[in-house]
Amino acid sequence: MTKQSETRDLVLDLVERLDVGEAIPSERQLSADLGVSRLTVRAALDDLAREGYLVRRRGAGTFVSEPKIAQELTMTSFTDDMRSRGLRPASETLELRVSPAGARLGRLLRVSPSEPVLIASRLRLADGESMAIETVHIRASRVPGLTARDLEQHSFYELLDERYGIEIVGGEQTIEPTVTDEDESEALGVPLHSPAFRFERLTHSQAGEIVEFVESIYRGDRYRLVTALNRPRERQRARNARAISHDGYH
Amino acid sequence: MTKQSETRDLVLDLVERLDVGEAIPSERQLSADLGVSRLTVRAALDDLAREGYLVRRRGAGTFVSEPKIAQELTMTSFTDDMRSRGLRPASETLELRVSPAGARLGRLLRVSPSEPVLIASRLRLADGESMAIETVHIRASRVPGLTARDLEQHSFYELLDERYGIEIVGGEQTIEPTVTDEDESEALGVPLHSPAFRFERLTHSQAGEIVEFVESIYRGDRYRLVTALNRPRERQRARNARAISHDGYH
DNA sequence: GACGACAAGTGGTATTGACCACCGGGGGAC
DNA sequence: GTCCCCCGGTGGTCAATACCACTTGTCGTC
Repeated sequence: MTKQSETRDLVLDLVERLDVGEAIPSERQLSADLGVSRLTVRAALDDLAREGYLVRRRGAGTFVSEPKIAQELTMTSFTDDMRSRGLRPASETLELRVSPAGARLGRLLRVSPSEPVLIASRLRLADGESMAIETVHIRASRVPGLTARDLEQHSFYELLDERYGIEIVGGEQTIEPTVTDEDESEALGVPLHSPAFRFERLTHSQAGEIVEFVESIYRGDRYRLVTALNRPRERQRARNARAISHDGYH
Repeated sequence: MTKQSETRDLVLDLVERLDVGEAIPSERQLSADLGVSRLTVRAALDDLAREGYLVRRRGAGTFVSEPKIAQELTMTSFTDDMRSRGLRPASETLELRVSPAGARLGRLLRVSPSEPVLIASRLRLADGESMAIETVHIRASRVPGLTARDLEQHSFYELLDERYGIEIVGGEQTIEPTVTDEDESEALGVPLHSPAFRFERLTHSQAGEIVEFVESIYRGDRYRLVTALNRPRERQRARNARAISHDGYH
């Protein structure tokens, strides 16, 4: 839409056609070729550099960087996550029921404890083998007519978006280590008390409303998190800046 | 140093003195007050917005946002990590020895298998109670004269930087769930086979050299990861862009 | 042939000026 | 008194320009 995002996409196409380490045209060159200001080019390149596609070297040029590893955890669905790991995703519904939220779930979803909540538990498969158990909790009135068949044939987030007009834009996730209990072990086909991840995810829509609470158990022997680490930014501020200033910001 | 970073820090000071939801001065106002161009102000605010300190509302203003939760994993030391969680960090050296790297460690650190490597195992405490076991592996010639006392009195990363002139700028970390073995259970004071995180971290310096390999076992009952989730960016590019273009990027 | 100074080109920073879409409140119409 | 419109101010985008610090390759000197 904007020139900046157009530039970004054009450069991204270019990047994908070049090898790692190759230089892309200079900012001034791109600016002239694409008919946009250098500022616009820089903003686009800033974006791509921040996302790890490009590395800049002052005085030398801008180069295609090595394929990044996931820098931050994003709001990816199981389906997309597995595909990006080169695995074929599938799903089996273990349970699909509606029941009152109760105290804990009501608090998490910000609904009354008596509010009917849909609870859908699915076994997640990767390349035909069990990978995780995922249990979605969502206010039942948000997803009228949802069936087990729907869940097995579509990505839940796509369903929410396309059928129910709910677009998820963010969330918060806690991760802790655990071991599988009897039920989980049986469903996943692993020994009792196998190491596993427990994810708890609370997602919200554009309007800031809580949409769903998801609890997942991932097999520790098949799933690991890999992240890039960056050095945190330092403040670099004067130690006594606050003591000196007392009215405003100067 | 640069006006942009000065502006950033000044606004950050201001942000910390305001309440959540309050508006900061407009970009044009800040620009006039600080004597810098609006673009410079914008770049600084972009930074702070990206880091979660500010939220912008077009047509309305820029506001102090709710305290962010960690959006991405950063290269923080145990010391800083605990402090940010409001806990008092401490450390006990369990083992400090030098031995040949061997095949696996040599490959990880990119040194010869016969190269002497310093292996330092420390029990990490938070508020006086065990939190983790951290084992650092580093080429011995990088840190001549390092003692157990050093490790207990200083942050290892500070030592590397200040005494040995090695600055760590990034790394890669894998996280998996596990259970504690006999030794770990005894050192941590938890029951055998308690759930725990295993972190494996490989860090590198500015020059891109591998600096150290760190293996950590964190108590699952005391430590959890909390992250914000963002919706991944979409490409928004024409499906057949590559098919059409064949010479360059237009 | 080896070394070093120089120049061209690169990314990094900053300024000024302009227009747009959007939000919100105040003032007018009713 | 209530409603609605409009308009000032806000962030979002973009252009043209300038100077700096740095890299790198070349050309000259020795």
